[in-house]
Order: sequence, then structure tokens, then C-alpha cells
Amino acid sequence: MLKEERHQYILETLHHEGKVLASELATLLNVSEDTVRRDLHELADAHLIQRVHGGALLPSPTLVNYADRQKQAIQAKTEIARAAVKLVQNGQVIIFDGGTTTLQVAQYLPTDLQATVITNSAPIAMALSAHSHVEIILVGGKFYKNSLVAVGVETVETLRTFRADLCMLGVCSLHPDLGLSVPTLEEAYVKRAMIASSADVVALASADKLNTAAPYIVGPLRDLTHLITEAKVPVASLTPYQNLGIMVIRA
Amino acid sequence: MLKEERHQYILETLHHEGKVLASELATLLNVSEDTVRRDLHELADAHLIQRVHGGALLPSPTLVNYADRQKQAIQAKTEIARAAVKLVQNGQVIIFDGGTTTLQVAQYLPTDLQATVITNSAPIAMALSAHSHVEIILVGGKFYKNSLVAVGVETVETLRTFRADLCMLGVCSLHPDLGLSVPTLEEAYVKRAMIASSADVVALASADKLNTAAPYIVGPLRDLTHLITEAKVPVASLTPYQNLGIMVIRA
DNA sequence: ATAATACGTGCATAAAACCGCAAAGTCAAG
DNA sequence: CTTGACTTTGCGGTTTTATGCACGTATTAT
Repeated sequence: MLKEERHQYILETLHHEGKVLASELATLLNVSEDTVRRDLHELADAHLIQRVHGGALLPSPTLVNYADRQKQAIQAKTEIARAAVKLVQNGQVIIFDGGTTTLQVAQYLPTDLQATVITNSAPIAMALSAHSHVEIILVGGKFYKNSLVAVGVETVETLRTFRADLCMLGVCSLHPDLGLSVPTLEEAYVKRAMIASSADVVALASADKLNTAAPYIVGPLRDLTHLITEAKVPVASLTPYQNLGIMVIRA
Repeated sequence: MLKEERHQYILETLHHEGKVLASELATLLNVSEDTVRRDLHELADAHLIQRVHGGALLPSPTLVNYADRQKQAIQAKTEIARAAVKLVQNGQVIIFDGGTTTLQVAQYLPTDLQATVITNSAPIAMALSAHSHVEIILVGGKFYKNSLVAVGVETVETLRTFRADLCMLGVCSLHPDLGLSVPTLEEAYVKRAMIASSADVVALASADKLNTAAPYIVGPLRDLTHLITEAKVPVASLTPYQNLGIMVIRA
């Protein structure tokens, strides 16, 4: 295995996992720890990673914040992401919502996928730039700094003009009676527009999102066609969703 | 077997396998390793492959590319950026073009700046998220993977609806007679729209951009009000720009 | 405080790259 | 067909690079 391949691999896993351990990399890549250390050293010199005792972290502070959140329940999110990826097919038009979970999905899409992706999320657009056969439409608007997505009238109006096969929706709160809800009004409008423009709507919800509610209601549960959540969620608590005809997947 | 055939074969396997090893190719093609090395060298010169110790990889994917570009000539870029930052004032509406130089400018903006930034660049929007008093408008459109900006009709139309005080324009090629030019048609349209919507236009051009030209003309030099370039550029070569009334700053 | 782990450096080795040269091959004009 | 200019290729020798190992030091954990 070439040095540059290892570098590539290290950067990829780092972006996926949020951190890497020198010892793990050594066994994973079948090289001595010395070599891994040298690799990490070089990457750090190029400011592509942040070297720390025992391994490395993501470099930029803004990314790290984002990475922090990403680290939380990484396990769960990657599993949800893997399950979500199975739902997409070549040739589809897919709307991608913002958020760390949907970003995971984007990163796990096969690199040779042919599709059109519509998104209001800057990180997702950037992540998908590596996929040479994916056409990316960035939906503009007022930029919301917390979640790094565009929101507002323009975003909603633009989303309306599309007709997508699939929508990957990051979910903040989901409740059998109250439906889908979010913490800000703007996000509610945007998600509503995404749902309205998509044939199928896939909600990605980690366990802690289930059976909670937030101030602004996006819409009723029957707007969703699929719900992907963690395996640890008890089957019983998912029956209300299934009863509404939602295809529930426990990743 | 002819040289061109080998080149063809090397490119094919590279695109198929993702990498090639010099040693493998030598046995596979029944030529000496020296010959293979010479082949790889030529292909690398033509930027068709990325030469590494032991073999070659695909020419670096976009994201890495972007990071690379950001690394190069950091020194010059930060100086240009520092000079550019001095031109912005509180309360202004500023259009930010994409590109690594303008990204530097964004990063060097004082964190307490109060302003509205309009941009079609995902990295710039993300970078400015750290500035809590800057309102960010992300302009959407077809996402161009190379430079991580939105382009296309929608981008241009949206840009037209704004009226900015200042425009930070990343420059590809600048020539006293031919004016401002860029490598793609789409970018030309976008930059033209940015210029049209701004009272002042600041061009950021490292030394190697001066007195060069690219296929697509954005417009004449008199569209610019300011030109910021490196200190190492000889004063004499800047007089044609000054004669047009452009305020030239050597950072 | 002490053990365990991780780090950095120098060194040895093997592989890969580079250099110059001469042999072999290619091509076109006479 | 032959000659001569040019290109391409392989070979020997040298230099550079990559990697693992040993060992002393630094950092973290118990």
C-alpha cells in the first residue's frame, strides 16, 4: 500500500469518525506504528489534521465543533447512514436536508453513484464534491450559522420548484401524535418545502429524537414514507409509526 | 508495444483500479521499470496522473485539491487578505466571490464586524459562521465542484437582486488590454453579475495572475475600482491599471 | 510514584528513483 | 534500399525514499 493511499485513508476515517488512534491505524493498515506516526506527522505539517497524543483529530475549530456533535453517537449515526444509503438508486433526484446525520449519509453514498442532489447545506455540498457523477444543486437563502444551512423565503421558494424522488430528512423531534417538530420557525418552513417536493420522505432519527417534541410543527407523521432509527429502540415503541403506514427500519 | 499504447493502458488501469504500481506495470507491460517511470513522468507532466513514490494515483479529487491550493502561496495570500480587510467597514453589504484568496479574506475579517455578506461559496459561508454579527446570504445554483461555488442562471439572477457596497472578487487572469478573464463560461457570468451589483469592486490577484488571460472575458478593467496584489510586483507593471483610475494596493 | 503507553531519533536495509550512456528501433529523404 | 537524424529503451551505478527496529525520553494513566 502506497504512502499516499494511507494518507487518504487516514483522512477519510478521520472525517468519518472524528478521530483516529495511531495504534488502531497501525493494525488496520498493516504497518508499524512508527510509519503511522510519520504519516500523522506529515499530515499535521500540512495542517490537514490536528496531531494529539495517541492519534489525531480534525484540524479546524469550526469543523471540530461540528465534529464534536458528529462524534456523539457516531456509532448510531453511521449505522443509520448505512441503512439510508441502501434506499438511494442510480438516476434519482434526492433532496438532502442539513444536519450531522444526513451529512453521514452523504459521505457514505457510493462514490460512483449517478444522481442529482438538491441541498441547502454547505457541508453536504462540499462533501459530495468528491462524487464525480453527482450533480449538486445548492439551494441558497439566509445562512443559518448553527446548522450551516440556508433558510428563509428564497430557500423555500426554490425548493418548491423541484420534484425529487427522495428526501433525506434530518429529524429533531418526532412524536406519534404531534408529528415532526423543530426548534426554529425557519427550519420548519424549509423542511415542509422539502417534504412537499419529494415523492418519498426518509426521516433519519436517532433514538433520543423519538417521542419528543419541539416548538414548531413541520407536519403530521403521515408525511413520512420511511423512518430509519437505531436498533436499540424497542420495537413496541415503533408500532404507532408503523400503523401509519411508515416503513420503519431499525439499523 | 508503442509508448502511446502503454500510456493509454496505464490511464485505463489507473481509472479502473484507482492506483498503479511501477513494478507491476513493468512486468505487465514487459518493459523495464525505467521505461514505466519515464511513462509515468510524462503522464504526470500532463497532469493526467498524480505521481507518487512507487507508482501513481488518480489526479487528486476536488476536496484535497482545494486544500492543496489553499496551502500554496499562503504567505502572499494572507498579505493580500490583510490589505483587503482594511477596505471593509461596519454596516456594509459585501459580495464575496469564491476562491482560496477570498476565503483568506473572510477568515481575516474582524470577528466583531457587523455586515451583510452575500456569497455563492460554501467554504466562505461556513468560515463566516464564526462571526456572530455578520448576516450571511448564501446564493444558490448549480454547484461547481472544483471551486466549491454555486454557478448558473439562478445564481446570476439572485445576485442581480442585490445592491452591495463592495465586492471581493477572486481573480484568475488579469490583462491590461483584455481585462478580466476566467477559465469557464459559467464563472464569467457569475463574476459579471457580482460586478454589476456592487458599487466598489476589489480584485484580489496574486502576482502570477497579472498580465495573463483565460478563455472567457468577464469585462474590461474599468469595472474594477481596487486592485490588491503582492508587494513583489514591480510598480512599473502596475501603471496601466492605475492609469485607468484603479486604486492599486501592493500588500 | 510507578507502570504503561506513546513519541522521537538514529540507523540499517531494501526498494524506488534518477542519471548518463550506448544499443536498438523509427522515420523520412535521398 | 540505405543513410543519417532522432527517439525510445535497457543497463549499470548512484542517490533518494520508505520502512522497521532499537533505544532513550516524554506523556498519560493507575
